[in-house]
Amino acid sequence: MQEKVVTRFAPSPTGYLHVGGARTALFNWLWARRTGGTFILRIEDTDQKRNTPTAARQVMDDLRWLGIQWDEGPEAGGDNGPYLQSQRRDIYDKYIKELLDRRQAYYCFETAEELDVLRKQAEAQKQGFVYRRPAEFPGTEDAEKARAEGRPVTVRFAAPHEPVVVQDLVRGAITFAAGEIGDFIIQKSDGFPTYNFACVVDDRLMNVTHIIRGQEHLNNTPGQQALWQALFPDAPLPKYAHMSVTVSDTGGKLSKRERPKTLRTAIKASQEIDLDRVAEAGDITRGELDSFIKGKTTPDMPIVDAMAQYLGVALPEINIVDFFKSGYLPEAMVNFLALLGWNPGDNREIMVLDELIEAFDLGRLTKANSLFDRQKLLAFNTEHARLVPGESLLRHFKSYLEEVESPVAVADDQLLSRIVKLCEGARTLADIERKCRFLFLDNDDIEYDRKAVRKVLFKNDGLGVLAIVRDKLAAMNGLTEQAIENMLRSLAEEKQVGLGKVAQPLRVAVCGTTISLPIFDSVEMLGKENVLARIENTLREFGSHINGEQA
RNA sequence: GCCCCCUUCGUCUAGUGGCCUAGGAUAUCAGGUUCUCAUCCUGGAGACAGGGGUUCGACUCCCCUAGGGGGUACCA
Repeated sequence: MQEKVVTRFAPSPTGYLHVGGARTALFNWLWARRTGGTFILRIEDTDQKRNTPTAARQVMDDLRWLGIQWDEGPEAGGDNGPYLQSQRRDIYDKYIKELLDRRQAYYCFETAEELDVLRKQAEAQKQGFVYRRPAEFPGTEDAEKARAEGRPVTVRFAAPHEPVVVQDLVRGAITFAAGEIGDFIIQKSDGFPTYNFACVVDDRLMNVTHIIRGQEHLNNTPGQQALWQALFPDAPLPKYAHMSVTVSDTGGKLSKRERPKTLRTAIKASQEIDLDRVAEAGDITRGELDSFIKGKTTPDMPIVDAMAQYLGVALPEINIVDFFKSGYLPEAMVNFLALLGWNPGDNREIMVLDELIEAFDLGRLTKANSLFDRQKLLAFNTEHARLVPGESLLRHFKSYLEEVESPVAVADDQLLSRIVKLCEGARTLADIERKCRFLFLDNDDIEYDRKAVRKVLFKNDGLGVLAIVRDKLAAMNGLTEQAIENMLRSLAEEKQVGLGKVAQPLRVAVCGTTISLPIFDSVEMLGKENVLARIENTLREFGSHINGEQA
């Protein structure tokens, strides 16, 4: 009988979930769903220095936003827990001891600096560095003694001296020559296991059948495979699938460092900014900011975000939550991510979750790295915004409004639903928000876009037209969308101009910009009183400038 | 330096030796629809990294070169 498929996503909780991690999670999840198997979330928090307390929580939120549910893991439970590696220390210790007893592992006491010297020597001789195994393995007493002397004590795996062949589902058989796998460390001097050890133990104990991960792990695989065989000689090896890597369209590897980098460049590029205010916006000291600008340190993401927002600098989206904040739909993200390094084999591209699950196949992963193309993501988002059911779009829009703290968030469902319908064809939720925001501002808070004012109000007698429109609106008693359209169209006809010539001045008067919902609906929703007040404000604000501008 | 992986339009990709006059999507360009922003419609241009083999025949198989990526940690 075919064994049940078990896959896992094993992030280290060092920050937000980024697109690369999300894609790995997605592929593992899709394969589990496709085969009716189990998808596990395991948190690899074995590095005391790098873990941040909120990261695991954030990663889980982001996975949920994408619609990726784990069957076993934190908050979901399961028979093979705990799912935090920091809580599995006794398990790892037991296997380390086993290996030590069987002389398949041994203690060593070099400091990091000493190892560094050895590495440099190897490179100078144009050799790859391999740790030289001692003829005699130190005993437990030696370890105790070294510890007492203050030397670091680590444990290394005595890797077999033979070629290792990794069977990869994407790349076929990959041979590593004998001696290529060094005796890597499996237990650090702080007593925690290393990644290469913990993941092997856990994959076995959690019955993982398929390891789907980025190709940056390909070189770890022979070591892990050898370790598996030493630890669990009777268990069949898991199947490996090493996916291509996703690289950035802004050049180089797609990395979370891109955001701080973009911010730093922006700060350096602009001369006249008040650095003290910038530091204040990020709630850091001036010294910390200077250190960041010099490239010495990198503040946490929320600080970077806050400073970027203060400066009005758009940072490239890297983390899943960035895309949420930019108004992308999870349906589009998942669809787009799935197509980075995989395709269904026919010409389909726009697919919903069920279609992805039905079509997904590990045999169709592509080998070459792919570039993360935001333009294409945008096209996917536009497509999905049209495709998702109305209620879903409304739900997405509401959580987006909350996330970005938009003034639009106060609107009720009925109003929002009408707005969303009027925005068919919008590319992102941010576009929808931008088009309807003016409805939720006070009449006196409208900010006028300078270009719009110049182009629409100061040219073609825009202000004059606006005054006529005001009078016509004032004379109407029912301000329905239809009545407004009729009025504007007949005015345009009367004046022998296009509808735009009469509609645009009105739009700028009520919105401050040339971008909004359809103008007829806008006026109806705002109501006569507000519209007239805004027109008056506009005429008052710009009426006196008219001669100066035309001169 | 050493090890591993990869290479089709700008980008994501289809292609498993003859179906390829290399298909789709996106981006781009031209035109059209439209009250703004978008959307939408029609059409165009655009790729097998280079060199050797193997074969009647190579985008497809092999070798070399070049280029790209990854690893080389008491990170994962």
